[in-house]
Amino acid sequence: MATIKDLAKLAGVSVTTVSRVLNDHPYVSKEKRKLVLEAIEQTKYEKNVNAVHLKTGRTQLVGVVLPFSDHPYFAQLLKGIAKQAFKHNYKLVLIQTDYQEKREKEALHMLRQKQIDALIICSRSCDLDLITSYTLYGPIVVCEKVHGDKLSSAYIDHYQAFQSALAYLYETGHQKIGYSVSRLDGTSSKERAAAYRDFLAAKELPCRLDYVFDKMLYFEDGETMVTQLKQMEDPPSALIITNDQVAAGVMTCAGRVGINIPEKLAIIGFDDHPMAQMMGISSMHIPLEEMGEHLFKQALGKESKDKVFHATLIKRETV
Amino acid sequence: MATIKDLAKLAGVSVTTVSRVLNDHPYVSKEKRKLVLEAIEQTKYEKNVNAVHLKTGRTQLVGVVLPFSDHPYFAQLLKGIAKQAFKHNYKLVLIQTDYQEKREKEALHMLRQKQIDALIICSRSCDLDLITSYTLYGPIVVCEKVHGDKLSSAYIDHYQAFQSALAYLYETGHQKIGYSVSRLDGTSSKERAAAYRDFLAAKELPCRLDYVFDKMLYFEDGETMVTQLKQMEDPPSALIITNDQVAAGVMTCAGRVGINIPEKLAIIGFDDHPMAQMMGISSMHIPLEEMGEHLFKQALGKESKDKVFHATLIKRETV
DNA sequence: TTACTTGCTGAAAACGATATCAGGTCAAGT
DNA sequence: ACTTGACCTGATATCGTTTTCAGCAAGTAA
Repeated sequence: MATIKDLAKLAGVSVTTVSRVLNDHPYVSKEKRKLVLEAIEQTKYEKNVNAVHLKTGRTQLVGVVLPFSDHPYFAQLLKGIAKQAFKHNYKLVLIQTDYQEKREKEALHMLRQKQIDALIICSRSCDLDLITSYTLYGPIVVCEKVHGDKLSSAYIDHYQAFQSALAYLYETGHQKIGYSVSRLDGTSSKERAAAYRDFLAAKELPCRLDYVFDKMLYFEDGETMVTQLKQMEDPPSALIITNDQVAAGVMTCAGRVGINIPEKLAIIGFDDHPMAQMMGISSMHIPLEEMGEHLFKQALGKESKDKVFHATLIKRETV
Repeated sequence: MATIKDLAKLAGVSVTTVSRVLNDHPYVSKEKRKLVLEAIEQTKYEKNVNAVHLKTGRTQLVGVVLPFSDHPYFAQLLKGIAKQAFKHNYKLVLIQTDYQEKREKEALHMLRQKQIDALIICSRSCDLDLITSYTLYGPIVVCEKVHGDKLSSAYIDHYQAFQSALAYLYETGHQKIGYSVSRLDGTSSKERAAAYRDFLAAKELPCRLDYVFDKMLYFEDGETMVTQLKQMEDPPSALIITNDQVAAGVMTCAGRVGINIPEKLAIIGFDDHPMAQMMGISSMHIPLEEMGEHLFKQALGKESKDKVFHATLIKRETV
């Protein structure tokens, strides 16, 4: 494979000149530029980017940490990220963690090793301080509220989102409201829990721990949830559900066991996925793709350090 | 940031020795190894992998080309690929193409530039010959039957899969069978079309072009399909559907417009996604994750050049 | 005239690792 | 005593670029 040296020899110029042609530097005479271009053509020369990476210290690669890529939530986020990455001529390195800390650390390590120029962490299980300590090696963006100015962040105000969903259900007459999350110890779940607690306190409603459903993430989890609901003596009359997939699952199963929606059970999903639209599921719209785009721009340092996105309630037929 | 030279100076040894320690070469005395390790500890040294890449000519990176990462089919495939990648200490570079040739070419280009060690193409729109020509620069694996020995491939026998679905429907009394695909000019669609044509010919059934539905890929496309069915004077009595998502969409909408499944319309999905299981949709099981794992192993040259996977019919309640 | 810019050129020094090679010691085998 | 081979060491070349720097010619300003 031809190198820049071969080109130089072939064109009868120095490697510097070749490099200049390759990088569109202005100070090259027309004649020499032509010679070099011909040599490139002739040898079918291609840059060895690894040499460039070494020399420049950048790789045009951004790491994206996410627990699973097979979930619509992250897939949509990824779509936004990918869109901007493409626009800025960056490539993405996917780091699927399954929430294993070990793998998240691997991603941080890649940043330190200069294999990636920046890191976007869509959801974490690692300690935030640990992550922050790696900002020394490159920009890191996370999807949650952070204190301090080392990390950038773009995130949904889950507290606010949950509050408005709760308020809406309360307005429509519901007092026995439950909710589900994908993992109780996740950052967004904690915010949701806080909103829930504050809401109950404000309305002087009792706190029912059995109204909180954990590990609800996929469409098929909706079935589990319906089964559990069916077994309850005093089930909730309304549910704010992890996301639209689970909500769709609940909706699909509920009818089969005689739980009519919304009469017997009102539901609100999250994300406002096309699926929710089609099935008429009320949902909290989240600008996921937009958020993804923002995340990438932040990774490149082209955007403010901190950005909050707000969810908006889309009323359909399930409340 | 410390380099191998700094370590050498600090430990009072040569860079060669440091390199040997770093790479677990046996010929290093206990004392020197200890000195080097201490220096590493002290300086918090971290390898610059870009230098390694340049020197070794490999990057431990494999490119994965797929049209969309937000579809369960590809997400599952990706999961298998990621599993093996992790096992072999490789990272994946995601190249989302949206079926734009331009982007596929970019992926090929990365291989040529040595930014990735191998390329896995899950679905393409580029010309196969063009792709083949890039095998000169590294292993390429595709998901379809190929002739020649340049490319590796792992794929589903869609012809056989479609045949068995058709046979099953025919056995259960259906003569008016239609089907849907995601894009008519895709490789797998052509195989399906061939199976369909051959089946109709064998059974001496008429060919109905309006029984073929294009651009059906997502859950919400099921709604479009039901709308179209509803408008037909002589609709099919059975459908073999692109995948389980679309099938679920059809199932969800069909009831609303009075199309009972399976009485008025029998359906068979593809992929045997958990969703199909939950909703009781008959489906062609495809070992997607396994196939993904195989793809990766092929990319590393650790597996045969050619591997066919077979789909198996899972009978549930929609036929 | 001097001095200073602008345009162009190439030699050589990086970047930070690994690989090659030559040379050393020391014990075992003949 | 002499070879052989295992073990250990480090100088130096190398991977393929970009960057720095020095230099030259020609034009312009003072």
